[in-house]
Amino acid sequence: MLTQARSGLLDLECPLACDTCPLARNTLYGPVVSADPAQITHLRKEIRHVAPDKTISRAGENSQFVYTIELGWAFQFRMLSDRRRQILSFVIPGDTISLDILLWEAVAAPFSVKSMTPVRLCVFERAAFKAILGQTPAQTARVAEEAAIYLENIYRRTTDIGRRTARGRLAQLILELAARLTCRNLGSSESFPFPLKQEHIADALGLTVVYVNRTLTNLRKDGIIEFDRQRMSILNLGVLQSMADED
Amino acid sequence: MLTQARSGLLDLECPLACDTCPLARNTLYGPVVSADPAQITHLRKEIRHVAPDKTISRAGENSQFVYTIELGWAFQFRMLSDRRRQILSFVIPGDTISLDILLWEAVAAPFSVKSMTPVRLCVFERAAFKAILGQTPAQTARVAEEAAIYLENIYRRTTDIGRRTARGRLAQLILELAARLTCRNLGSSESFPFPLKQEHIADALGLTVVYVNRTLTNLRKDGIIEFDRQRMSILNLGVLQSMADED
DNA sequence: CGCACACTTGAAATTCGTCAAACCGGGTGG
DNA sequence: CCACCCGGTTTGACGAATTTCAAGTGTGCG
Repeated sequence: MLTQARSGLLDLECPLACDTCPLARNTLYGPVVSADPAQITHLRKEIRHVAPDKTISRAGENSQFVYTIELGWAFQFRMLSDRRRQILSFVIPGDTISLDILLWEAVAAPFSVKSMTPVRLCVFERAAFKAILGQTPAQTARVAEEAAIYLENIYRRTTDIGRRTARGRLAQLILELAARLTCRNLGSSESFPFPLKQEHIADALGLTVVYVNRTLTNLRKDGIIEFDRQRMSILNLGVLQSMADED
Repeated sequence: MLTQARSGLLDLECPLACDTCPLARNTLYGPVVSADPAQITHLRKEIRHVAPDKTISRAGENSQFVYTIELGWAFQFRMLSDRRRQILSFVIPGDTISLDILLWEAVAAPFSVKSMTPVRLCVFERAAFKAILGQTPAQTARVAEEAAIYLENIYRRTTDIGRRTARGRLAQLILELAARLTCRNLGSSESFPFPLKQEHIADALGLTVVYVNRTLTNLRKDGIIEFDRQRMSILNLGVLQSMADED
């Protein structure tokens, strides 16, 4: 299933039409897809394949394109001069990279974006993309809703890093991903795909890999979660939630 | 100069017209003010006075109003269940509360806003406010620019909290405020108003008051800065900048 | 088979937090 | 005018969370 994406840039299969894409109705432009799938499919310039750990866009640059992730995971991040890294958010299938893009007109991007897994991107020109987002009241509302979720997640993460212990941050992250993936029909709060290396978790939560490992190991030993590089399972949702709230 | 604002809610002076307001051209709607000051003045519903340490808007609520700060400082924040607090950004004269408001249509606010000093707010109805922001290309560009600055500051702060030491965070905060106040003609990189309590600094940077105090005291002893509750002075900008970059 | 790369574990070092007390300037009431 | 409060700042001693350094373990892949 994932294997053809792994083949890199040479995948020549017939482009997926938005009306057969199981994700399309959950994207930023879902209402337009529902009303007129062909419109989006036609607007899409191309489908781009990206290998794991490749840069999709770079801080300081000003791309004329907007991307929707159709398959795979990516992340937004900033680097400090001495290679320290802060991951600002994870990008999952159905997400648009990124909401702020709507605002950047001729503005330098405040972060870079990199793939974590093999990724398939639907590419749009920004001006055309923005044009469809205001087409109907439903579409406008959808943009507002999506933007609000994105910002709330950013603010919550900031608050977590500033004011919560390692356990609390981990719990919040796991619950955030469970919720977002559930919305996209890509998982449930019992179990969902989890391609993050512990290094990604560390860089997202403002911790070190070593400490992430210890904390994660504790959660596993306590029977709260179960995981590997493919999948995260929540064994005791109640405890995880109260940990997210209190720690 | 500041004394009439200190009088609290009873200030009955004639409402300031936008074309005589020294800040108006530096606001989000600066281009419209430049083209037609009367339009904004007329649109403004009222000028509201807020005493220090009062709630301006509350997380989870969905106000129909948008505010521009005409005088005084405020801050955006989130609270955890056990009274821990994270300040997400400081709001200075000329700022609009808040950019995200443009997106919240019927969405719950992701943070609360509180005054730090006596504050004077220009109050607008959201729908009318949004309408003027798209009037001209220059106005649209201004919104994009302002939003980009806001978001960049949010992302930088998150990165600071996650990946920088206390000294680095402090240096970044001081430089951010110096830059923003300079843009509004409210200060310079040598000296600017600084009404923050050390508790605000701590809650913004993810530190404790005690540790903020120690770090601040070090910077003062090293001759890098000088401050009290009214004013911050940068004595050695070069060192402060390299500290912001490296720590 | 063996090299990479990720994950794991241990012990020591640091940064930062907690608790507690002292200080300090400004306002208020006697 | 002075004593007393009060909120905010400052300092000290101690403790906890997290980092750093260093060395293993495991595993997929060439």
